[in-house]
Amino acid sequence: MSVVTRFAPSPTGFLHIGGARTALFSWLYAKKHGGKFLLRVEDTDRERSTQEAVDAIFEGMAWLGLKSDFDIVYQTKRFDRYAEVIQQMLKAGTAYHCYCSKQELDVMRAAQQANKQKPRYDGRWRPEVGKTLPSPPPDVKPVVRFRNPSDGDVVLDDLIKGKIVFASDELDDLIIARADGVPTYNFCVVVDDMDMGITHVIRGDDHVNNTPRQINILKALGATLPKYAHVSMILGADGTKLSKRHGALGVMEYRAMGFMPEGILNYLVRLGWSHGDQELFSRDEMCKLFDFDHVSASPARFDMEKAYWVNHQYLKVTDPAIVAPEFEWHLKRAGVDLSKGPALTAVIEQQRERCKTLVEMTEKSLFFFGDLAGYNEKDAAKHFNEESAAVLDELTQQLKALTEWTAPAIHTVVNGYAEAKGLGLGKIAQPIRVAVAGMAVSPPIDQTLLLLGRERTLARLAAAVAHIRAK
RNA sequence: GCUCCCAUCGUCUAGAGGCCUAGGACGGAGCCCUCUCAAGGCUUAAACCCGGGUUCGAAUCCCGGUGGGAGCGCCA
Repeated sequence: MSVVTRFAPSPTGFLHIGGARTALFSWLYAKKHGGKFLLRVEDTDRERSTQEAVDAIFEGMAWLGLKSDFDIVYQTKRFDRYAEVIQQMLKAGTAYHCYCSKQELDVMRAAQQANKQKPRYDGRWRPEVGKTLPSPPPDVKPVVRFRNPSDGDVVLDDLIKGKIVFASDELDDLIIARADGVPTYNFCVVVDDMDMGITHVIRGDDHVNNTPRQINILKALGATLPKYAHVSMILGADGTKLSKRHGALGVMEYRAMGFMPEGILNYLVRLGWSHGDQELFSRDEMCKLFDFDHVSASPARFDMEKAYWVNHQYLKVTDPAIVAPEFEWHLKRAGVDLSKGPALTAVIEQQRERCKTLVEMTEKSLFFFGDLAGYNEKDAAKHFNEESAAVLDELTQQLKALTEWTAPAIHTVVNGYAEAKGLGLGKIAQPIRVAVAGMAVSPPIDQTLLLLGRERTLARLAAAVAHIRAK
C-alpha cells in the first residue's frame, strides 16, 4: 500500500515553526516511502479562518519547498460530502439528534466540575434500548452527536509514543454537526482522512486525546484505520510554550532573519529526530533517512544559536548559485541597487565563511554595491592616522599602476609594499579595509579590492587619504 | 478535578540490560593558526529527576513519587 500523508493546518494565522516541523515530518515520510503528501486547509471555523492566513501558510510551505502532490483541499468545499455521511450515520444509528441548548450544557459542565468530575455530555438524548427519550422541544434545531461505543478500550498504537489505551467510557458523545448543520473538526478530519486514503496521520501531540474519538468514528464508518504519529511540540528557549506573545514566529520571519529554507529544515528535522551523531542533512538525505523510530516523544526547545550554526554550515557548502536568489531578496529588501556591484555568487563565495545568516551577509556586503555610507567611528579611530594616510596614499599610486586588476596582482602589490616597508600586513590591510569598506571587517584584502573593482577602490582610497588629512 | 503524554550535559540529542570511565553537536572556557572578522585544528568543564523493585548486572525493564505538558467547546 502506497503511503499518503497530509498536513492539515487551520488558517487562523501564519505557518509557525511547530507547524512547519510537523509538515516537514509528513512530507519526509511520504517522500521516503515514495508516497504522496497532501495539503488540506481545515477552514470549517468560518469565524476565525481568513484568506490572509491561507495565503501566509501557502507562502511558508512554498518557501520551505514542501509541495502538495495533490490539489489543495478546502474543507469548506466538502460540506455536501459531510452532510451525506451524517445522513448515513443517522440512518445507521451511529449518530443521533440532541436538543440540548448551550445553556443546558454549560450547567451540566459546571455541575460536573463542581463534583470534581471530567466534564462530558451525559447522554440524555442518546437512544438506548428500552429508554424513552424526552420529546423534542419546539423551535430548537438539534445538533448531531456521534454515538460512541460505551464499553471496551480504544487502543492507539502511536508510531512515536507507542501504545496508548483509552477507556471508551472516558469518551462522551461528541457533536459532529452543529445546529446550523456545519460539521465539526473531529468529524471532518475523519471523513477527509478516509476519503483521501490517508495512510499516516502525522500531527501535533495536542491531538492525542482526539484520536480515540476519531478512531471510533472511523470504525463506525467501516473505514480502514490509518497509522498515527503524534509529534511533540516545540517550546521556546525558556522551556515554556511558544505563543504570539512569547516568541512564536512564522517561518517567513526566519527568512527575514536570514535563514535559507534548507537551513531551517535541517534545524527542524534534528529537533526531535536523530540519525546517530549526524547533524547535517541535505534535503535528499532527510528524505532517505527519516523515520519515526528515532523521533523523540518529548518536547524540544528551539535554540536560536544552534539554528544559526546549522544555517551557517549550509551556507558554507551550498552552491552560491542556489544561495544567490535568496541573497538578492535580502539585498533588495535593504534597498540595494545591484546593477553596479559585483556578481552575487562571487560575493557569497567570499563572505559566507563569516556570515551565519544572509542578513549578516547583507550588512557586511553593502559597501560592494552603493556608495560608502561613512566610516565606522571606532574602526576609523583605530586605523586612520598620519602614518596610515601615507600608506594609503602610496598604495593608491602603486595600485593605480597595475595593468590587470586580479587577486594575485593586488596581493603582490599589497604584500610587496608591506615587506618593503618592513610593516606587518595588519598595519596595511586594516586601514585599507576601513578606507574601502568603511569598517575593519571584510574578506581577504585582495578579494575585497577585486570585488569592489578598480575604479571604486582607487576612489575610496583617495577619499580616505583626504578624509584623514582634513582632520 | 479527571484522562492522556513526557523526563540523559545550559540546549538538541546518542543510548533498545553488560560495548557507559555515559558519546556527538550547539553554546561556554582555553590554546594554535591568522591581514580583520570569521573559518579551521586541538584541549576542557558540563547530564542519566527522586525512591523502590526485577536482575549476577539498569541511563536502559516494572511500580510509585516529583516536576513539566496536553486535552476535557455547537474551536481546530
